[in-house]
Amino acid sequence: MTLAPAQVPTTPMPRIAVIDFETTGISPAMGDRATEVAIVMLEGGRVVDRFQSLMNTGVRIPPFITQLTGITNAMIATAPEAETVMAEASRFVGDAPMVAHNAAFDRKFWQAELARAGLAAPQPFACTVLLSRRLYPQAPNHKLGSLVDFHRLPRTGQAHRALADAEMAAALLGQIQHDLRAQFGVPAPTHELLMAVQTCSRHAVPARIRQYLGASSAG
DNA sequence: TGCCAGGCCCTCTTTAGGGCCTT
Repeated sequence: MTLAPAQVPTTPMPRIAVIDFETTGISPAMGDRATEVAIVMLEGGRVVDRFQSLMNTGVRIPPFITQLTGITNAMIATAPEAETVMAEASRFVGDAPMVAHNAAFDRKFWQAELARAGLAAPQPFACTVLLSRRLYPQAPNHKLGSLVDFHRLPRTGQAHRALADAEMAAALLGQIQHDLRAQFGVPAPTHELLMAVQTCSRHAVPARIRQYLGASSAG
């Protein structure tokens, strides 16, 4: 896919893993499980690798979820076991910090599915919903598809499938990083900066970025 | 079968309520 805009940062940027889950529902605590996971690996705002797999947890998919995602019980019946997929996903991500659209949701499933596989989930999560609320208050809403349209980013694949949604979230992250460079003079918007921006109030964003840049240059 | 949870954010707020966002 093409990330817009294609501006080359002045300093090398570490990897960021953008993740999206499709699931049987919204709450792992209520018994919901992942049905598909996709991860887009970014380096310097560019896609350098992708991971995608359906996964079989043995939990049936409700009809309205199949209607939403197109993922059927027949599809996951022949998919690899969830523990196998999550182990591969964990190796793929490594120690890269992570980003998701409404990260609270994907973080819950990342942690729950890795825990079932006996694996740790130490990665910090930044959230493109929180970042968009702070940076784009003029957007009509902050759904992933609406923000993609708002920024005129490319749509690739079928919405509500993991890889297509991860690609769109990655494109949105690329837009956010571009705007942080263009509007706030951040030479290389790191995951640490994203976390700093998303945890301050909307009106405190410029001051928070100045504070971060000052601390970075002093350190 | 089912519309479940939970953190965030705005306002008709702060001793609260309700909408957003994810599947």
